[in-house]
Amino acid sequence: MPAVAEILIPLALDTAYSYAVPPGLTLAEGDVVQVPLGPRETVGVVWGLDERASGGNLRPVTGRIEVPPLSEPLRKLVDWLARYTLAPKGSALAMALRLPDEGAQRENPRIGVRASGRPPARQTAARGKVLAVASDGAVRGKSALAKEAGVSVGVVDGLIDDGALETVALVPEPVALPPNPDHPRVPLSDAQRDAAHDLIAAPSPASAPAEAGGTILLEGVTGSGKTEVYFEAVAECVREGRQALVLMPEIALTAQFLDRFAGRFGVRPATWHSGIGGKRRERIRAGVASGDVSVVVGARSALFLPFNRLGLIVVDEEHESAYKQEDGVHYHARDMAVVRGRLEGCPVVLASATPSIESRVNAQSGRYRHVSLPGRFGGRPLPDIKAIDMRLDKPERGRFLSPPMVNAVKATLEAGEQALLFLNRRGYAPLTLCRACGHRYQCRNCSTWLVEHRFRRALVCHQCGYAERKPEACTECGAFDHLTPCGPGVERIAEEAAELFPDKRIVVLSSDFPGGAERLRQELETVAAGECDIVIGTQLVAKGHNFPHLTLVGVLDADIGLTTGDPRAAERTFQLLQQVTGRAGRGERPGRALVQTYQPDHPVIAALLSGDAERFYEEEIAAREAAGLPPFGRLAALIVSAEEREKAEAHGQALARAADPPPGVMVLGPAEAPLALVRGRWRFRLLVKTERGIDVQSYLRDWLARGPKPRGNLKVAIDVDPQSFL
DNA sequence: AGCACGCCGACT
DNA sequence: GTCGGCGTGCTC
Repeated sequence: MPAVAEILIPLALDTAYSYAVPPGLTLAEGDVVQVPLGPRETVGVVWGLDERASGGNLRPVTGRIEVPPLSEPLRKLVDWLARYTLAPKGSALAMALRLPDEGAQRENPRIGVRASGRPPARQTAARGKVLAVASDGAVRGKSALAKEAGVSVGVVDGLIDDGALETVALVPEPVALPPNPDHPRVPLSDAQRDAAHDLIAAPSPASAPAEAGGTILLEGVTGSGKTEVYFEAVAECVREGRQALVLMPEIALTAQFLDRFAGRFGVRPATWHSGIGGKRRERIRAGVASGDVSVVVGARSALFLPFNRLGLIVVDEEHESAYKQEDGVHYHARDMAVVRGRLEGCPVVLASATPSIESRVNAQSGRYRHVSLPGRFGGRPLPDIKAIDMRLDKPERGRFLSPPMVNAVKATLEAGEQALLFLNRRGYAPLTLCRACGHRYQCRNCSTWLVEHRFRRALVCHQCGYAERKPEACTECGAFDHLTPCGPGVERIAEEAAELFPDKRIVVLSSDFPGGAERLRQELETVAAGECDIVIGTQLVAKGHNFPHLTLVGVLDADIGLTTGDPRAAERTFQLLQQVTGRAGRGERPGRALVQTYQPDHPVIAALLSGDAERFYEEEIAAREAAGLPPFGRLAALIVSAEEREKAEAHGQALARAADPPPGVMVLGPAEAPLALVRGRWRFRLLVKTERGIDVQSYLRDWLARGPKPRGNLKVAIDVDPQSFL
């Protein structure tokens, strides 16, 4: 009488399937197994076992797969995530499994070569050099040997074909060497030491009151040395023989950061991100599961790695929206980190110079502990921030840099320093208008204006990616020479800067950077090295990379983003401007920032200018309270197909009518009309205000079940503080 | 995820 | 008349 195993399969299935456990096979919960599913075999994970039940009429489990089993906390995380995001359990499991794509992209098959002892059939000068180097019989990498001999790899290949060199499979280099927590380092400042002590003294989960939890908000301005502080917590964790995970937004996962890690721990850490594939992926997973890898630095998917003795999770730049996964299973990695920390019984450190409102609220209410780093490391002054009131200091017609801004750039360049002009607008001009007939170029799918990209000679929709060639004459009235670009984008600012400073080196940094991500990364390095005078950049320059030669940051339109109607508009703008102005003066020389604005009295701008972040948070939290908006708690629903706008709107309204919230839940939407087409689906947003203890998920399930269901295409993304449901 | 079934448009 | 588009449903 075989036992029954409940097997969860990593497909869009919400329930585990029952299989018989064949005699002779011993299974434990968490084991990875192969099972028959319909006509084929699939992997699955043992989610439950019933030793006494009879699986007589069930199909049997095929066998166990030799990969590390999923620990209980990780299985609980999968269950939790599925329930929380309304995703099928199997889809949540898929994120924790992600087995290596069989044979897809192999790790660069490292082969070494050594002298075989046989003389080459033909001898040349280049071949002689190679054989002289190889004559010691040692095994070298192909390119290493070629380099050492001062010839090209072709010569080495030729000698392999000839038989004078033989190839040997090299043992792959380990995914990461063990970090040394006691590697010699620059001593911490007093403030840093105090903060580090605070982190390490995090109450152990057993002794912590359930309410306080083990989550700590580590706040400190750009340059205050947060990284060094949480490195101490990582070091302490490693000393105790436990593992640490450092999560970063993918864009911040730079060589610069890994070098800083190496400076503290002697070696670079194991890294995990979407670009790591094939065999390397599996080796890291195995190393993490066995405990050989003690520290992982990774993007959000690293959250689902099979750590077996996790002792710490750090979420760096916790306010970053890149932590939100918006396709497949929708989740917020910062929140899931908090959940995993709770399930693993380990502390979670959320680090940011500009925390999200929800983390601030959680710190204020005592749910998170709050550790602050006052000022910058080494007593360096924060940049002096001044406004340029654009109503008084107007640029010339058709120009966008006001006279004080031009003077400041000039002075900075004369001092041999670097200046950054920040404008969060890609392309050349955000709107194209025909001055003959008044026609404005608009996206045919969305309601947005098409942005001119002069480099590409195209008009592009920044919502859906639609692009058309920029016409020679107006497509409406046929007039030549009347199409006028309105407003600035970074390309246009670069044009203006080039006219003002013709002999200076100017670089435009945006996600449109020609040559792709790798070239962009290189360009960031050269800017950091000071090989450029004026940087013109979008929000991309506000994140990750440090530019030590930068002493002036000029914000060209601080008001962009304040009027978008997004409930997080103020928060986002403040964070962005605070980060970008904080880039100034992080090297030897002090920095300053100039902010062009039409609204110097706007709360966000005023708080930025006063350097008083506290004031911003107080005002913003109060403003949301007054508007009946939650400090956090947003739900998003993705609905319906392309040409069916009317149907989609009808669905939206039907959903709104179906709303009948229980006490403690307030539905504030569908707040917006369909926003955009995202790969053939309309994107809606719903706002839901909750009180603690209300289970929004169950409520939403009911709500959606009662309403007319949009033909199976509904997806709900949830971005609510998970602590409410723990 | 795959795979089958089924219902409407455009073709040798 | 069929070929084939993908929308829907099912897999223990």
